[in-house]
Amino acid sequence: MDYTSGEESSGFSYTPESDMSEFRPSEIEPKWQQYWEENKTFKTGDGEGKETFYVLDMFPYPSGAGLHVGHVEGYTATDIIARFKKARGFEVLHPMGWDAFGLPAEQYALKTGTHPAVTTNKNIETFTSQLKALGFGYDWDREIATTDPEYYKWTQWIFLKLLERDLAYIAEVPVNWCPALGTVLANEEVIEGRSERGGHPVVRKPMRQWMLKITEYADRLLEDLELIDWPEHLKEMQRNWIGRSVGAEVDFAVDPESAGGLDAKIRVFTTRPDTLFGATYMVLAPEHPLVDEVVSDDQRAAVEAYREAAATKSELQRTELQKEKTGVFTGAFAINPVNGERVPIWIADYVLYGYGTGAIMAVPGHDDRDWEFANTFDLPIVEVISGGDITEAAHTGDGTLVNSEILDGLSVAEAKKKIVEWLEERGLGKKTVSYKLRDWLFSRQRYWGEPFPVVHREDGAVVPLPEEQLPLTLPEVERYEPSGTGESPLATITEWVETTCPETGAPARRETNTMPQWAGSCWYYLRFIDPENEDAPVDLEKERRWMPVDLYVGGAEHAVLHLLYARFWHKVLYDAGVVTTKEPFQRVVNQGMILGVTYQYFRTPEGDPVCFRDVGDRQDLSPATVTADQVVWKGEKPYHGEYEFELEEIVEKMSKSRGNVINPDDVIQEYGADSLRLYEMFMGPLEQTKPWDPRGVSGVHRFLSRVWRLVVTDEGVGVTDGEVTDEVNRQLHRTIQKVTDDTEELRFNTAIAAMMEYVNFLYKEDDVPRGAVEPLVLMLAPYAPHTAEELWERLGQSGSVADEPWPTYDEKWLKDETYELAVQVMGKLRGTVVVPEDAAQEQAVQIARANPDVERHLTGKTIRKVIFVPGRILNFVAN
RNA sequence: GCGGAAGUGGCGGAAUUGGUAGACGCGCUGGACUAAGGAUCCAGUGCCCGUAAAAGGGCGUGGGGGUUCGACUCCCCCCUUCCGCACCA
Repeated sequence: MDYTSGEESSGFSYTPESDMSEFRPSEIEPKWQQYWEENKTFKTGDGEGKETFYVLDMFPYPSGAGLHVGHVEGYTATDIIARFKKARGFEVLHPMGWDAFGLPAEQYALKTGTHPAVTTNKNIETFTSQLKALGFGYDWDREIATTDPEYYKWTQWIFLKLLERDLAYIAEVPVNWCPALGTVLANEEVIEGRSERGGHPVVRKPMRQWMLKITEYADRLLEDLELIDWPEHLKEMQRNWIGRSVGAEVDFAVDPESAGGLDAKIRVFTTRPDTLFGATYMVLAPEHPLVDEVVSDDQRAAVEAYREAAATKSELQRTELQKEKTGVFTGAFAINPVNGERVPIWIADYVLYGYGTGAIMAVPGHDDRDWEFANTFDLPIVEVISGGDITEAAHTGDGTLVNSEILDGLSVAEAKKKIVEWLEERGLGKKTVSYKLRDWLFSRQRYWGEPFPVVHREDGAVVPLPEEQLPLTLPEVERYEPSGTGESPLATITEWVETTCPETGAPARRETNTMPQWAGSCWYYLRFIDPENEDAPVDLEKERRWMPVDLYVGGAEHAVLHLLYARFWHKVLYDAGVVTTKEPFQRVVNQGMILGVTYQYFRTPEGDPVCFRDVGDRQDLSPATVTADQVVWKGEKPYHGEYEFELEEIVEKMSKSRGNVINPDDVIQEYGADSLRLYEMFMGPLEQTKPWDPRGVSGVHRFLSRVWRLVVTDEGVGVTDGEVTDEVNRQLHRTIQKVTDDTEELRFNTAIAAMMEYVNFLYKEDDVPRGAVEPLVLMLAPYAPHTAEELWERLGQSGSVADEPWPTYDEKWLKDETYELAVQVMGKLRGTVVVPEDAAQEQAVQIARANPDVERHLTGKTIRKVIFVPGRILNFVAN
């Protein structure tokens, strides 16, 4: 790491002759990083016979942009916990690795011809040195990369398990085809009809794809959320994603007379079987296979046109047109099974083929969407639940059933139960559960991913490779372009693709799709436990010892997909006997986003600057910004250096285009890694979104300097060997308690505040004994490890502070002989008095009334009641 | 629209079971040291009234009600912001 001298930095001044007494992070940080590396300070044992703690970061994709401050936030949090737990006697597993397959390296290869592996390795190197410069205590001997054949061998092995358990299959499915990227994308990678990465248009196109039956695990993924300690919003997002809803499937017979004698049934899914008597028409999704069969000759042309239009509509267009309901009558009718009514069959794209049965019964009186549709096309609306005005809007709430023969008079809940029984008795329908969750589209038409360990025989059979043939490695290719037909670049490597069946020896072709990036991250937490194992993804005994992950910290962007996919794989591995735990991540915490700050003014079309305060109603101005380093502060207000007017502070997501990105390397260079770590933890609660205050780092840097000078003076070590006074002990032990509890609960900001208070207190003391400072250094060690190590050494201690036990507090110092009691009159604070620790009400009242401020408010009043909460409050109720 | 989280000084935030609102830090003001201070140390800093200065007093945790001796905290209604989902039958 390249540190500059302090010449033009404000953090610390540099004198050419090394002055041993100055706090100089640029010198001590590399020193201790080297020490930890050489001494393998953070090497993790196998955990046998010790209480284990597994703390995990969401491993990064090693992008070319390097580490950003968001990474630093989460990684610092886990590093503090790892060091803290180690000091508390746990065997701690705190590993790091690389989610290294992925599109950017492949895109770069397309442009430059550089092999993705080369780019990836280069980026990994950069990330590694950045992480080391931050002083994170990882066990680097366990480093893994998903792109390493020794790693993806086991990713492929797990895929074979999925195949074996009939959880992987090939289907011809309409996929999100992105012409610009030359690949299909998962639903989750498509945002409003455009690719998540790059924002390219996406169209629907049927292709042969690998799918994983995650839907088979839907109920368990839902239920087992109860077993884990995750933030509620995260669980809720997973629940919504799974989208379980209970309802009924009901068969409507097609009226043969209306459909050329066709004898068919249309099965619908509904969560409101109670409204069956109010079903006045049906709707099929445009893609529904029965459409072709039921459509009447005179409607055929219109239906075909509508289907065509729906098929070529991108998702974006479909959502854009949401407001207006569209559809076409098929010419056919169906029979409502409960009352024999003939109802028209329509097609409309507001019914999704992929959800439920792809067909609905429409109850316009009691469903908003059906109501809108019925109004647009003048279809009848019947009230079957009283309590609303169906001429105005659909009544979707509770009420009493009407116009429903056998259900009349019942409540919604009662009617649901009764009608389902009625349908089941007659074989017309049954209770059903439906999910929003779909099977997981698991193949990508890319080069830089795990190859599927299967071959396709000419007779159509899909044959898995035997375990001994793993890993199936990626071949070298000349070009990284997709083949154009939607196949991956692998399809062009004939000598790789053409192979033989491992079972019969017959000619066969390899699968040319590769796995999505999610695959490698679905199980990496297991490999960290046993990274060298050649016989299994993880040793069962070791897995039992370490799993589940005790604390998993990462960004909220993985709230659904990564965490859901990993949970799914883990459950499959559990069923296969590969792991002993039902859930992989006992506790998950999302670190909040760190926002950037810019300062805004405006410009006229001619380019003249305008202060934000003078904008008024003007519409012709365009915003312009400057970054923090160009701002001149006049008191509390930011001013433009050149134009000399006030600027408006804008807080938003960091992005290159806004120029508000804070680069961790720059902060390290100016203040050191410890200050960066400490600042990010001090900004606010870990999970909260918070803005980066460019001036904030100096505050924590000042604090570290103050700690430094407590120990290091021009004359050498500044601490005395004297006795620790009672008062200092009380402050010290209170601080230990606070820092211990807060660190345990991830309340790093208040833990740091407590240490600051303690340091402020010590500064007021005439001399500072060693016994008052050494525990402070130990508490500081997880937060600012380099500074702590150096101070520990200068205090004359040997070895690493990381190997020292955490300080403990003694209850006896937490209590004083007296305390300050707040005294209220009628609930208003009128003064505080000092009372003995064990003062009873009588004594407290006596002392309080001796206080003139209190007594003044009591004169002329009768005390009606006295409320005394020892240690807390004394309140006189008087009038 | 549905779901989740959150609204506290000039700013980031603290107050863990209802008990002294504003810890700690930034910023700001004043002082000390100094050749100098953008270093360091010390003190002050919610708002309003009041005073020469004090002493005092009032108001105050998005808004409005309520429960309580006492509410940032609990209950009801409303407003705002952020995040996620979004024709899921």
